[in-house]
Amino acid sequence: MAAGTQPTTRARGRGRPPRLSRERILESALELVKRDGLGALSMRRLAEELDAGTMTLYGYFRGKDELLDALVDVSSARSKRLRELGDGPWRQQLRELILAVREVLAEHPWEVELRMRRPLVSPGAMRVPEAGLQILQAAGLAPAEAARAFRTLFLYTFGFSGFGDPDDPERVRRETMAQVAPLPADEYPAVSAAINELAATMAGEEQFEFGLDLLLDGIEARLGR
Amino acid sequence: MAAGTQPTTRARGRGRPPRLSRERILESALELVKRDGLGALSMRRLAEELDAGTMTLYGYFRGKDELLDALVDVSSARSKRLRELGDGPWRQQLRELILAVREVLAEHPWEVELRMRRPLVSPGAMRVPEAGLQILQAAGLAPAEAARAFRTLFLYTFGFSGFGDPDDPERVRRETMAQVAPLPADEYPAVSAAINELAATMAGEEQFEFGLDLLLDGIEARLGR
DNA sequence: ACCTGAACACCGTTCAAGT
DNA sequence: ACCTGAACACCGTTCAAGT
Repeated sequence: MAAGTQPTTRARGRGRPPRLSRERILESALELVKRDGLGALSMRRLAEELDAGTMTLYGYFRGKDELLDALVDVSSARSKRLRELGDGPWRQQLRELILAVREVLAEHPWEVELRMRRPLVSPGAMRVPEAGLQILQAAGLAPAEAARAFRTLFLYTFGFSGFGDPDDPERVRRETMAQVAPLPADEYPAVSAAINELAATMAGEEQFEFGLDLLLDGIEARLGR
Repeated sequence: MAAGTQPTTRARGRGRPPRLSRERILESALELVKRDGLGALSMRRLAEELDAGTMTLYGYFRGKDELLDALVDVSSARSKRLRELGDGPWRQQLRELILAVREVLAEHPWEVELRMRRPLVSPGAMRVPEAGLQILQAAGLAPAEAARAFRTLFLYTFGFSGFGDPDDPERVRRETMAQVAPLPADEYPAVSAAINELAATMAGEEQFEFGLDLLLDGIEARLGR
């Protein structure tokens, strides 16, 4: 929200008041991305949607990268407030936290690619790790282990979401089966015998929750030591 | 390797023999991507590198997407042959398999983005799941559980690799610390107290192995039931 | 103080040729 | 049979102005 070059909103002194604002631009960008995908977001098209010259945007953002960073930022900030952490058992608290993260990424799949390209560490983005660390430390893990365990959950969630096809999970499964079916059974015995089971893992929240529970099992096993 | 439109290599009948081949084009593309990154790979630049007109490439590939698919395919196929699965304990076998996958992605980070964009199910790509399923079923998991567990390992590996910065892990850690340090300690107590531990999770193979071992612990816990 | 068109250096791909 | 330039519809961004 800082940076020197953009027009001031409260125009001190006189001169025309700005027609646009970072907020209004980001609003429009968010809408555009939601409607037509990340690939459709260009400076030119965004400006057109705002009835402005392309170069006007450069008065508010240094360039497209800065705009994209800000976009991730507002999108995360606006996401449904994380449910208050109840004081249930650590496992249930952590499970709900990660499911909330997953929910956000399912709703804004474009965030995955963007955040992998340029990892975000804005204050807002740190609320989730903060909550995760608190839960894991309260459960009994040392800080270093808690940090690594949380990071693992985080990476799994992004990995899943990066492959996730929100449009049509059923299609993904059908395509997988179609591509696995012709494989020679003697070279691929396990895969051939488990086509349906394999296809079922390619999309859908059941798979996400399986992996999440597997990780929670792993953490639980370490606590028991 | 099929598809109708490209020039035949063994030019049956007469006519000029083709100057290029899918193989030679992919070779050049691989080199270009390795040298300058995925963003630098354009049809125009690739053609120039091959001393050919841009449109010549369209005689060999229907378009850029098909070229990218083929690129992932040859790159995976060429990867160091997966170590023969010894007949050690399942945990060690699976660990080595996943580490081999990670090694490939660390060497070809651009594969992560491409494979997330268009999941690949070529015969070659199925060798890894085949091995994974075999190990997990031999260890005692039912097919459905084995498939889901393998998928979890796979997704975690891609998630890690998507965030992985092969250039300079140390820089990533320093940047994380710089961005976390100014956070108010009363709002972010756990994060503030564990800055170093948190930064350590942001890059590096130790973090990858921690997560991998955590998942293996989870699997082991399920086998014990 | 704020906005913007023209221009530059790029894209992928269609079309209609050239040899 | 194989190759390719021109053209079209796009990009992000710099520069030099316009009000």
